[in-house]
Amino acid sequence: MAKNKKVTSYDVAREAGVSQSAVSRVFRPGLSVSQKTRDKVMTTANRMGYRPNAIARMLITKQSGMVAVIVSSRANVNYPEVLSQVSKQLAAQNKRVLLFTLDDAEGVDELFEQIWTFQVDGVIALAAHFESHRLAQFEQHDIPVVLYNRNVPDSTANTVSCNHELGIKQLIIELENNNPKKYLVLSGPRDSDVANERREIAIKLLKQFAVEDVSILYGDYSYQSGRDCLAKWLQKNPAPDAIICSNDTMAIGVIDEARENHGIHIPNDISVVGFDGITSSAWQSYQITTIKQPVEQLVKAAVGMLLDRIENPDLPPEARVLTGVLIKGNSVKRP
Amino acid sequence: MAKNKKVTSYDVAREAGVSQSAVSRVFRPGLSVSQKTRDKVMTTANRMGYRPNAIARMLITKQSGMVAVIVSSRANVNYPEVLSQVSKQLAAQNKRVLLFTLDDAEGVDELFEQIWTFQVDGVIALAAHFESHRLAQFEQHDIPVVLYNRNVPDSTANTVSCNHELGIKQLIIELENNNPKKYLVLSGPRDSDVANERREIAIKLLKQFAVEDVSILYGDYSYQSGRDCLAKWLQKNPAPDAIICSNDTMAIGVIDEARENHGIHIPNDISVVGFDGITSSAWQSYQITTIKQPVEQLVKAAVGMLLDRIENPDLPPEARVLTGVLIKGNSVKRP
DNA sequence: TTATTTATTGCATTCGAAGTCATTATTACG
DNA sequence: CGTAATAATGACTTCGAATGCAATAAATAA
Repeated sequence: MAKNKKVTSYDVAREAGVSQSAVSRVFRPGLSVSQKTRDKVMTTANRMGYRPNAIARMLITKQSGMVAVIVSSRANVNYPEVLSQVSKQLAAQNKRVLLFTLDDAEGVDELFEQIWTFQVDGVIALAAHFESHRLAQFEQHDIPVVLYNRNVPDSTANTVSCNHELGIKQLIIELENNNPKKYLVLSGPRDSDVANERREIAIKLLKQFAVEDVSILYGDYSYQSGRDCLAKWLQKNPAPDAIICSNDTMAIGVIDEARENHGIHIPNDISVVGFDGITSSAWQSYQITTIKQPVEQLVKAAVGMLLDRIENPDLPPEARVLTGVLIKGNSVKRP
Repeated sequence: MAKNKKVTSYDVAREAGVSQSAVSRVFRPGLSVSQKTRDKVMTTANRMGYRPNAIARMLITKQSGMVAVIVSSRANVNYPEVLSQVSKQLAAQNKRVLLFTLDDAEGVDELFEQIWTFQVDGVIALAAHFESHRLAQFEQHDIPVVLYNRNVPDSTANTVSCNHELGIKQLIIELENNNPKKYLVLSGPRDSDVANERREIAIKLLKQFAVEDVSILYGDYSYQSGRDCLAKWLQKNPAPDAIICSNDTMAIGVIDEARENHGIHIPNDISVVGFDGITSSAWQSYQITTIKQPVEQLVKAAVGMLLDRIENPDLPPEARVLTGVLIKGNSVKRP
């Protein structure tokens, strides 16, 4: 079998006895071509196995049809769902996802180089932290960006996020039903913006609720860190009445540690709440009271926002905040 | 501030007083350029904010530097880890991931169109099922493909997979320690190749172990299906002694259902094993005995295989099978 | 039927970098 | 110092589709 070189529009044109322009026009929607040539071209194109070369098209139209999605390692557990939603919704608009994973701060320069190089039409950043000069760079390059799950105050960024304040308030109200005395706030890592936001909100709200005794612990969002933090705390301190965890995964760790190594009953001895509403938070063994992020709507908002700005680059920045859903599990003591 | 049009190699050339070729050469590694011009070009390029346009480069070099990663909705829970590994390892070889998500059988045609169109250098399919004529298409287009986590017998595909037979054998040996009489095999969905493979292997091996009493149930890999299958079974049948689940998620569902709604103690009353070694399988509340897939090595193998074939398209097909690790949890009764 | 409008078509150019090839600048060496 | 060998450089072409514009064909009006 002969090595099959790629079939170009010229090849099809020659075979079909038309010009290259004609072929091009057939494959672009909404252009003026007679039915006759259209059929002729389509037939030969199919016979020859011709597909337009997207690369060449990108070059001339200056639209890559690709959106860079940056996923940081900080991204929380429901990111596969987010990612798959993003991909699906962009595909519906005929855009593709060019995936970039970001390990640590290092490699960011490299990453940005790649992004300029690939001429993406837009960027969606999942839980990635960028300094403001990074955002400015996007602006300079005329590439619209949407930050998913981040709420940057006094910033001109486009963001989509869950209403943390409202969510955490709802959780605290649940907890307050039992009138707990001693609170523990289990924060995510200090270098995560979301973690910091959630922690500070919790602290602020607890103050508003006139709670006196609040201690802060720092985990790294992982199951093990949930366990470790609680274990370490209990070594030197009495058990708290309520624990506010910055995410569900740590809450699960806390619950397992409490039950297994300390004979503590959840929720009778300690009430625990999480955040995110990940799948496993609803599992029988945990049934965590948490705030479920409206992933689908968040993604819809993010994608919509991005596409709008690709269409019309002059739209002003916008911060869209969606409300999460309180899931009343079984990790908070009933009054 | 003036609208910044993109800076091209010509612009830099003009500014730096050299030819466009010179600029191009500076940005390609290993080409003959004097130190003087290199510096000159680099300086002006940086000053002007020039980045080579990858699209144009792709067009002329006929290498897109992109690898299509196809993720099917069937992909199991550890796919985020897989995906992030793939992205990372490809990035190390200066390749990018173009992500495609595949919902159902429908949309496959569309998907393939896109793949030809984007001129990707190669394809990695995660847990996606393709009919053999699809694979032939890739061959025709000279695009190397690696199937991740699939083992296609009598096929000429490049595959990377975990040794299911060995793994399941190890699990059965664990279970057999207690000499169970009644086995339940909880299979994944019938339209999943992996599920079918795991189920058939389990059945075959149980026969080899001279187990007489084996029943098969069909779930869909989800937590809920694990619960539902067990519940339905127990409505009409006595509890089995051992349950072989085709993945960890269903095993978790089984355990929760057994404990919660039937007062069954795991592992004393029923031994349960899973497969995959997902993170949550190790959580205190479950501690499933399972086979942990060597994700990093699998990905390394897949990526390596793909890159080799991009380099040298004439390499013969290869099936690489890696061995999983038996995790002895606490879901199998100790003899 | 002819004049006019409108729908199709092809020619030629463009996008931006890379690579070929011939030319010129350097260096090495006798 | 002259000549051969080598390195560096620029002019020009290429990749493949899209598009402005002019030319042509078809459709409509007069």
